[in-house]
Amino acid sequence: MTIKEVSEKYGITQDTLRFYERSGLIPPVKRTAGGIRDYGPEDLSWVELAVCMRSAGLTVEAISEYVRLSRLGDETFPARLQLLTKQREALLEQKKRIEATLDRLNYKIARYEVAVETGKLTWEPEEPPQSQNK
Amino acid sequence: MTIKEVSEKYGITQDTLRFYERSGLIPPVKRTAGGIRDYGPEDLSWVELAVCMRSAGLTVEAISEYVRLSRLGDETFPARLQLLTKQREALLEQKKRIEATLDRLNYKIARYEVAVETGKLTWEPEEPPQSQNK
DNA sequence: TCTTGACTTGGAGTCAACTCCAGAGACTAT
DNA sequence: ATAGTCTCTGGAGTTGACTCCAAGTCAAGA
Repeated sequence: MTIKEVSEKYGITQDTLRFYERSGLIPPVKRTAGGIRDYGPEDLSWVELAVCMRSAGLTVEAISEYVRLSRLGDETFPARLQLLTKQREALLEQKKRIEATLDRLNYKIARYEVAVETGKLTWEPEEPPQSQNK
Repeated sequence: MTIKEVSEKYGITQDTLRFYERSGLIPPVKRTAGGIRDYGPEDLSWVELAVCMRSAGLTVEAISEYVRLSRLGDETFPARLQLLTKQREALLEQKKRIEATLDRLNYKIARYEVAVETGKLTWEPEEPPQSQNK
């Protein structure tokens, strides 16, 4: 699979794919005799992993460290486990922050829906809802 | 309230508070006769809003546009509603991406917990779980 | 009043994550 | 075999969001 096809498949640019490889976010990709990248199934699954992790906000550094450890062999299982656990923790926290912000947005949106109808905002212009859900 | 107190209260630096004000992420803060910032309750609630929205990943541009509209008066209710709705959409999508990534992390973590015990990874080294939850 | 420390501004610097570019080599259809 | 299109590399440039700095102002205690 050419870099063009891969970039289209995953919705990232060719430059980004090369950048990911240079940064160690994915291991070196197989090449043709002429030196052109030829992504195989294994390469693709690394790309897919990288795209997924990046889309959630993991840093390039964290992902490339995981890839580095993976290529080092079985002795790095504990290190990899620790890394993944830490990243999960970070994502759970980010998810909480997003949920808290969604609560506030929902509250504000509800008020503005009324405001657009009636022409005026209810209560004070700024006042958080102190949500307590979950 | 001084800028130092506010920065401690919300866990951001004084420089960031000044940057937020310069960028229009919060409206201009009240000043003392000598030109020193003196945050009142209203200022604080803007700061709180900005910190919350930023922590969820809204851009400085989006938040400052909301603040700009807010200071323009009642005719901007529809524009504000539209802006908030769009940001909510973006956050819901980001939340989904995080949840998908959490699924993968959980899958991998479970495998590594076994691997650390047994000394070997089960199944193929790379293979997504194809989660289908929710 | 003097000193010490917090606060001010405008502007420059940093960092992560791309994004773009030039010049050269590879492949494809005629 | 030549035009036209991809792809390559190394390196420079961009963007967003801070972060730091210098030089000066302000304020509270001895």
